[in-house]
Parts: sequence; structure tokens; C-alpha cells
Amino acid sequence: MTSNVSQPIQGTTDIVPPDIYGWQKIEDQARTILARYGFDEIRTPLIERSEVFTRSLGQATDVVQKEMYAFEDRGGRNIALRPEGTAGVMRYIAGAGPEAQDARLYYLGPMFRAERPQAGRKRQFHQLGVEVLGAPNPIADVECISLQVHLLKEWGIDNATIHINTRGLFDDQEAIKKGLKKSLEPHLQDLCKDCQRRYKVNVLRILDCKNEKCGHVVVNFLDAINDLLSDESKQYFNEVLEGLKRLDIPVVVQPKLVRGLDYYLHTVWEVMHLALGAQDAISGGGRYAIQVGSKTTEGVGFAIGLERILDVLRAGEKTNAKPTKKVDVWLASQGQDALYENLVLAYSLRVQGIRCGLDLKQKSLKAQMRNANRAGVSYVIICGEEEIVKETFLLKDMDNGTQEELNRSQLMEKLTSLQQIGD
RNA sequence: GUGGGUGUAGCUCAGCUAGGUUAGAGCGACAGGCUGUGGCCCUGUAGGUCGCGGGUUCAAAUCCCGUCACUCACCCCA
Repeated sequence: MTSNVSQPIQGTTDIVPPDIYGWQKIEDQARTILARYGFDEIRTPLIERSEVFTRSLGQATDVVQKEMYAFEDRGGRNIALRPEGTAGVMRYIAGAGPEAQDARLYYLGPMFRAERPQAGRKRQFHQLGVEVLGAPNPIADVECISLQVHLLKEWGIDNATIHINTRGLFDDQEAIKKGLKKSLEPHLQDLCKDCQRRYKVNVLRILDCKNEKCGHVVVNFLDAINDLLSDESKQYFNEVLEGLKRLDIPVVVQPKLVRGLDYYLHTVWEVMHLALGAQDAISGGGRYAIQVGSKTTEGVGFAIGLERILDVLRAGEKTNAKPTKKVDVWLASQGQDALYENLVLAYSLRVQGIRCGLDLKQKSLKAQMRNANRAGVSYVIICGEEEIVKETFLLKDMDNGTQEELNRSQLMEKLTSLQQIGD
């Protein structure tokens, strides 16, 4: 079979035709929609100083602790491949002028996490992310979610469910962690092994444990958690829900929803889709506050996993990825002289905007015709020894099989006029 | 890091349970039928260290051990 050296490394993949057309399509659609919402694209580096991530995502998070590709470069600097997009954007904002403080930015590109790959999870994967800065208003969260809904609609994805929750202010989160620890202490032995570990490391994670037993324990404390939220947090969340209601966007309030990164506060949400396997979140987002240097930037945003979007589309056979045809005209030739003629002709036609396929393999005419047919062209130009002598070309109509003999200028004229009709 | 499944032609797979001549099919590729003309049809040709290494055996794609890769799931996340 394939040798190791010809394979991409584990968790990475080559994106090639026909799949690449599916990627281009969803990217084009996304850019169109994002422009309507007034977003500008930002392209930050794939590598950053490690601290850009450790400081903003949280030193204790799994993403930082065990999933980050981190290394020392030749100058002894600690570098990491970005595991997500928000931190890099915030690093940019912190160093940018005041005009950037209320930017609306999106990014699109690869992220890297050193996890065991499985369905819907690669080590190099692609996210489309959006950040709305300097708008400390629940309406901004709502607008963000509406954009997300709009994108899914544009891609043709329905049956997605939005789960939403509030984490409250940072002070609330501390109170909740304390309260939850206290409440769970007597029930520790009823929790699964993982949750006993989580109790020490990250109590909130116990809330969204998939284990049934843990769910039964946790459900009793959800109301108590809600009571620990400050009035300000409750008010904020209610306004988010009100805005969603006015836009008629259905959401499921999911008190168990916790997101893994430390920078979130107030609203958090996830979009799930049933067509996917165990990794069923196609998107996640929330409001955050990230400190870089002495400056704290607040914003709201989300990231969409593009591989997972394409998985959903494939499950519904909605990719429509294949272009109908790559070229308009195929140029077949017999002999080196004729190939030269075709080379020159193809250049002129391409300058005129006509997509040309040029047969370079010098195979039999039959084989060249077969290639032309496969390429799906409507016309083939044939140049052989006879045509060289007569200084003509044969133009064959592939739909009805007829062909006519034309000189160069007649041919150019005919094809450019056909192209205009085609447009 | 832990557990399950799978590795046979370019692709999709059969063959393995009860080891036995030259390892098959479909699709694709290439060539011919039609000596300068595509699709449809027919015929033929090429293409394989059966993932890799070791073991058992007169004999291994098949049984055993190891190893690597892919894949699904756990943890966690998009």
C-alpha cells in the first residue's frame, strides 16, 4: 500500500479535488455574508509566543496543558502553533491604535491541536471565527448569534440546535465553583472516576459529564448555581434571550453548558448537529475578556469548525462540489508542429477569456478526443498535418458531432462570439 | 495517554471461519475492433513485497506473536 513518506502525518490531510471545491464554496458564501455584517478579515500568524495562549485560554485548560503544539525555536523562544484564533486577534488588538478597539473582524484558517484524531477531529483543522470588539452590550451577543444562524442558512444547514448558557461575571464564576464544590462534596463517591479528578482540577466540567450517574447527581444543584449569579449577570442573560426571541431564533437554555476556556464570561453557546458522531458541535462561542499586557479587551465571538460543516453537508449530500466543467474548449493536435500551432492559439483564446485545455501528451487523436469528452467540453479544435499545410483548424461540435474547417481569424471570431452568447 | 475495528491492484472490496496448484471481481487506466475523431458496445493488456517483521507448518493472504498505519470511541474540544 502507500508508504509512510507519501502520507501526510497523523491528523492532517491533503485537501484536493473534488473536495477542494466544497471548501471554496463555503468560504465564498461565508465571505459574502460576513461583508453584509460589516466584518473585515484579519490574518494573524499561525505561530505565536506560547504565552499568548497560556495567558488568555488559561494555564490549567486542556487545550494549553496537553493539546498545544509548543516548541522552543533556535533563539530559545517559546513558540506555539495556534490552537484557536481569538487569542492572536486579541494580541493584535492590544498593540493596535484606538481605532481598532471596536473592530469587527473575522479569520479563516488552520488551527492545531495535538489530540488523538477521530471523526470530526483533526490535528490540523480549520475554523472560521468572528470577533465583535468594544460592544459591551447583550445585543452584540444576539447579533453574533444571528450571524451564525445566517451562515448556517446560507450553507444549507438546518436541524442545528443552539445550546446557550451564562457563566456570569468572573466573580460569579468563583462563587459558583466554591458553591458547587461544597454541594458535591458529600456525593463524591457517586461520581465517575473522571469527575472525581475534575472535582479537584475544574469543578464546572462535572456539569457536562456524559456519564448518566454524574448527570443525576448534578441536576439537583442547577437551581442553586443559578441563585449564585449576580443580578447584573441575570439581567444580562435575560436581555440576550429577549433579543433572540425578537429575532425568532430558537435556542435551548442549557444550564449544564460549560465551555473549556477561561476567558469566557456571560453568554456562552454551542451549536450541535445530529448528523455528526461523537464530536457533534459545529460551532462554539461566547463573550470574553482577555488581558494582554495592562490592557483588557472585551468582545464576543464564535468559531465554526469547517471540517464539521462539510461533514454535515456531506451527510445531507449537499456539497455540490464538482464544477460542471473545467474548460470550454479542448485543443487536440497531431505532431509537434501542430502542437506549436495549438499552443499559440490557446494563448490567444485564453487572453480572450476562453478556458482552454491543451493536450500535451502527444497521444493518439482518439485518446485526445477521449480526454476532451471527459473534460466535458462543447468544442474541440483539431490541428494535424493536413491543417498545418492548409493553415486551418477543424472545429468540432461535441454535442452534435459536426465539424467545420476554419482559418485562424474565423475561428477566433466564432469562439469569442459563442462565449458571449454563453455568458 | 487508554480501548475496539480495519490493513489484499490506482479506487471499492471478495478470499481468511475448517491453511493446499500460477490471489480474484467490479470500476478506473491503456491498447485494439474503427491505420486522423469522444460517449455506447465488444476484445485484450498492464497493474499485487496480500501494511511490515518474526514464529508454527511439508505448505501461510489465511493460524500465533510483535510492530506500524488508518479508523472509531474515551479524555477534551470546533
